[in-house]
Amino acid sequence: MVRTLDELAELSGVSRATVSRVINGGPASEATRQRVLEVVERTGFRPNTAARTLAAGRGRSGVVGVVMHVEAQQLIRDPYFSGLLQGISEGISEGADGMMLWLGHRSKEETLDRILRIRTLDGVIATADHSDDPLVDGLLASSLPTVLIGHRRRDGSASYVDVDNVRAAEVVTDHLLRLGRRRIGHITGGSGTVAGADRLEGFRRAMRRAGRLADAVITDGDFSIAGGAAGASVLLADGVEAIFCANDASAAGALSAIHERGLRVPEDVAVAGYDDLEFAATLDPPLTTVRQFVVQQGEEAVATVLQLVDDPDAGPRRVILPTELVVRQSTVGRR
Amino acid sequence: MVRTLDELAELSGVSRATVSRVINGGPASEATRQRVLEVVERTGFRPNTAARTLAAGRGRSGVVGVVMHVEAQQLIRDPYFSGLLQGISEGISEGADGMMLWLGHRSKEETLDRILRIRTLDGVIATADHSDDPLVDGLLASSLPTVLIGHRRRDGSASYVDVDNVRAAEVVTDHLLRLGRRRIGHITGGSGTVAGADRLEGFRRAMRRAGRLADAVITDGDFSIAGGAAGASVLLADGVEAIFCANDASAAGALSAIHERGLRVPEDVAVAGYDDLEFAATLDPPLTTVRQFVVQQGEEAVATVLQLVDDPDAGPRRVILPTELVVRQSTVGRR
DNA sequence: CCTCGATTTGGAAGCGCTTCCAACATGTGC
DNA sequence: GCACATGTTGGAAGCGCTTCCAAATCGAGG
Repeated sequence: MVRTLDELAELSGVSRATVSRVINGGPASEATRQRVLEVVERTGFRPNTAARTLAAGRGRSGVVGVVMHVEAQQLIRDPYFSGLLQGISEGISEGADGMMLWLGHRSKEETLDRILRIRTLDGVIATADHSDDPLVDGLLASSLPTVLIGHRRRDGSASYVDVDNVRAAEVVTDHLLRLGRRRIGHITGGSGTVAGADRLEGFRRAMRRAGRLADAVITDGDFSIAGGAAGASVLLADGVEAIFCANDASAAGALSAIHERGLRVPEDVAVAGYDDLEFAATLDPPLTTVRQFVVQQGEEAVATVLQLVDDPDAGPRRVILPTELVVRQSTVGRR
Repeated sequence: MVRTLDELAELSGVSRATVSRVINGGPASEATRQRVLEVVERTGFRPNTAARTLAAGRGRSGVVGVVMHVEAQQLIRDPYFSGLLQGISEGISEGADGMMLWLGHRSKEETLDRILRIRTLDGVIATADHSDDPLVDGLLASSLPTVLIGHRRRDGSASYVDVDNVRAAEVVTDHLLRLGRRRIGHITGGSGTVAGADRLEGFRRAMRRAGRLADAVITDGDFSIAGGAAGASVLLADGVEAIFCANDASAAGALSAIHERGLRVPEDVAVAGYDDLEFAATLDPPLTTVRQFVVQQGEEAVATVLQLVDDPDAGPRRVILPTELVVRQSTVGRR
C-alpha cells in the first residue's frame, strides 16, 4: 500500500514537490497532473493529515468541532439538542470530513482547554444558550473560526445562527392580544438563558406597542413543567385570561394547573407555548406554539462555519432563521 | 505565548528531548521533572497534536472515533443510542481528549473512507447491530484499534462490548415457563439484526432445555409497535398464554392487541419485553422486561478501546455486561 | 537560431515533535 | 580508588508533508 508522497512520486516519475502540488491544485502541466492523478486513483493514496497540518501550519483538516455543553439528561430528553445534532451531522456529511463532539461531562474550562489543544480543528460550532458562558467566551477569544447557535447581546461581533426570539414572542403576544383578552401573563424561561430573556423582551414590546403594558403580568419560570404550573397559579390569582409560556414544557405545566382549578382552555384562559415539540400537538387541548426549524439551524451552522473557514477575513456572518406561529386549540377554541 | 518544545526547553534550561520525556512521562530526574513541569504550568504550554502524531508514527492523539450508523430519526427517538452516546462521552471525558462522531448520513462505504482518511484517530468504537455491515467489516479489517458495541458471530477475533442477549432471553423465557403457561410465543426482532437473532436463539434454547419445544410458537416482528401488534394477533390465534417480545416497543404493541381482543394481562396472557426503556414501567400493566445498562456499555467501550490502544498486541478484549430481569405486573399479576 | 519571459519542475528546508544512541553523571561493591 | 551497572541527558535523525527558491524547460518574437 502506498503511504507516502515519496512512494507516489516514485511511481509517477516526478518529484514529491510536484505530487504535492498536483494534489493541492497548485501549478502543474496538464500531462503531469493526469499522470499523477491516475496513480493516486489507482493506489487509493491518502495523504497523512498530521503531516499535512504540521507542514502547512494551517491547512484544512476537514474537521469541525461541535460543543453542546449540556446536561446528559437534557441531551437525551430535549429534542432540541438531538435535532441540532442531526442537522449538524447532515451538514458535516456534505461539506466536511467529520466532527468532533464535546458534551457537558467536564467543566467548561476543561472542555475549552481540550478543544484548543486539538490544533487540527478547522472551526467550531457551539451552543450559546446562557448569557454567562466562559466556554463561549473562550472560543470567541481564540483564533478558531467560531459559529454560535443562539447568541448573547454582547456577541455583537460573533458569527451566529439564531432565530429571532424577540420577534417570535411579539407575534405570539399579538396573537393573544387579538383574542380580546384583558390581562395577559407571561411565564419566563430559565434565568440566565438568552432565549428566556429575549422572549420576555418580545412579550414586553408587544404589550407596550399595544398600549397595554398595564395589563401585562410577568412571573418567573424555568422552562420546566413544574415551573409552568407554579407560574400559572400566580398568574391565575392575578386574573389573567391568557398566558404566554416561554416554552412548551412550562405550557404543559400551566395547562394542568389551569385544569386543576376547573377552568377551561381556551374559554377561560388561552395558553401559548414555544418550541413546537412533538408533544405540543397531543396536549389537551393541542397547544398554540412557535415552531423553530432546529435541524435546519444545525445545517446552517455548519454552512456558516465552513464559509468562515474559507474566508476568515470576511467579518462575522449572521443567519437568522424564521419561526412560525402554529395556532391550535389552546388559543382559538375547539371547532 | 510558548508554542514549541524548543521555547519550553530554553525557558527551563534543558534540551528539547528532555522536555519531551518529562511531558510524556519518560525517564527524568525528579529535579528536572519539577523544573520543567513548573514552566509548563506557568506558560500553559500545549503540545502540537499534529507534530506529535506525526513524529510518534502511532502516538496518542487522544481522539477516539465513534460510529453510530443509524437513521437520524432513530438517534432522536431511541433512547438506546442517546444513552450509548452519553456513556461514551462520559468515558471520553475521563480517558481521552475528544471524540469524532459519525452518524448515518452517508453510505457506509463513504463513511468508512472518511474515517480511515483521518489518520489521527487512536481507535474507533462502532455499533454493530446488523449482521451484514460493510462499515464494521472495513473497520475490523483496518489497522485501527476497533471496539464493537454488540457483535456478530463471525466477529470472533474482534474486541467488543455486549450483553449476553442469548442468556438474557433464556432467563426471560424461563420466567415465563415458571408461570406454568402452556403455549409460549416469541415475537422476533428486526430481521438481520444480531440482537433479534440472539434473543430468538435464547428463547429456543430455554424451550428446548425445558423439553417444551413443541409449545414454542415463533412469529416475525421488527422491533416496532405495529410489528408487535401484528405478531400478537398471530400468536393469540395459536392460543399462546405467554409472549416474549424481542423489545419493549413490540411488547407495547402486543399489549394493545391483547387488550383489543378483551383479554387480560397477565391473567390470560403474560407479556415480557426487552430493553427496560423508561416507558416500560408506565405501560398498562407495567411491563416485565430486561434491563441493560446502556450508559455503562458506552463507558466500557471507551475503556476497552483505550486499553486496546495502549496495548495493541494483547489480543481481543471482550466485555459482556450483565442484564437484569425486571419483573413487573405484566407477568406476575397485580397485587 | 538566439534571447527573453513565462511556465513547470526538483532540491532542500523546515513544521514541532519523538526516540535512538552515545555521552555523561551517579552510585555500588570490591 | 577502581570497574561496573544504573540513571539521566543532549544531539541528531526523521515522521510525511508544504513551500520557497532556483534551475530547467518551453514558446514566441526578433
